[in-house]
Amino acid sequence: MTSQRLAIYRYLIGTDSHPTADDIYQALQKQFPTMSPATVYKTLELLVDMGLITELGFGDSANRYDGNPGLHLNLICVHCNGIADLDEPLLARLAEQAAAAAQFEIMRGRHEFYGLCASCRKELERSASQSPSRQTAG
Amino acid sequence: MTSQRLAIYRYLIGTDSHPTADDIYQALQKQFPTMSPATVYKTLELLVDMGLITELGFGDSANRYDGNPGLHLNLICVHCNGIADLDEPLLARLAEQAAAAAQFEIMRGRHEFYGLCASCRKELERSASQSPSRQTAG
DNA sequence: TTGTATGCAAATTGTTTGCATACCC
DNA sequence: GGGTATGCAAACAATTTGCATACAA
Repeated sequence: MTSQRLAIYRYLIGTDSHPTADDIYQALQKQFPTMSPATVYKTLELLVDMGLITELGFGDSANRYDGNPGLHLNLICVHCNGIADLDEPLLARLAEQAAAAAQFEIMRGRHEFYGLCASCRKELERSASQSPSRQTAG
Repeated sequence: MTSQRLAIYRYLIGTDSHPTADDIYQALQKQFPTMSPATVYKTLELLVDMGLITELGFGDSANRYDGNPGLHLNLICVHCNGIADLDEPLLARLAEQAAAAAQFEIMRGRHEFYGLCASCRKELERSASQSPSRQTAG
């Protein structure tokens, strides 16, 4: 266990921003100016394998990482790209039922809803009322 | 709407194998020998945007696509990499609760459990009993 | 001292882009 | 006939790899 690994892990559990590997790399530049991206990637893989963190993969961009390894929902805003965690008791029951129904042995899960967060929703409503693009024009 | 697009869409809704873009490209080689990977990617993006298919993104390998656009679980076997769909009524309730709890407007979701499918589980149990790696060796 | 994590840079892979031609409507 | 999807190949970006050195135990 090295100080780089510890720092990466600490950074992840200390933030709720769900950073990308590069975000982490950037953030730790001050602390470890010589640290390479490869180290970040290797460490993240290690932590995922150990079950200490969760990987949130997106097809079209960089992976993001979640310091919370437990079963929870991720609410991902398609407008601001923010990710909020939400603990939802129903998830545990969902896991039970799925395991029973399919004889599946669950090791971990990933649960994401994509949509609009509260603040983006408000923002969009506001701008929509300011410029009503195509009301049945007169 | 072109025949390539139709073929890609048809292939996706006609299979439960959750193929990668390249799988689709390979599978349609006989039908469209001149089709390029770019066409597959462009079409998949289009279909995702239209809400007709779902993208299952993985950080460490190629994205896979799901012809089933509805709310359902994906049970992903970490041993054979198989993906099974599972309709689970609880998911709808989960979505409602999450939306209410976080004032979040859900557009779509992605729900994955990682673990061992039934057949891999049996297979592993069998091989484990054949070579009991480290029983209290007495 | 011994094993292993680091850091570097190049390689790999999945995916996207720009543009001319062919095709659908 | 007009617009647009296709196909090609090059560009791109995220991630992984190999290997010598530095570090932790």
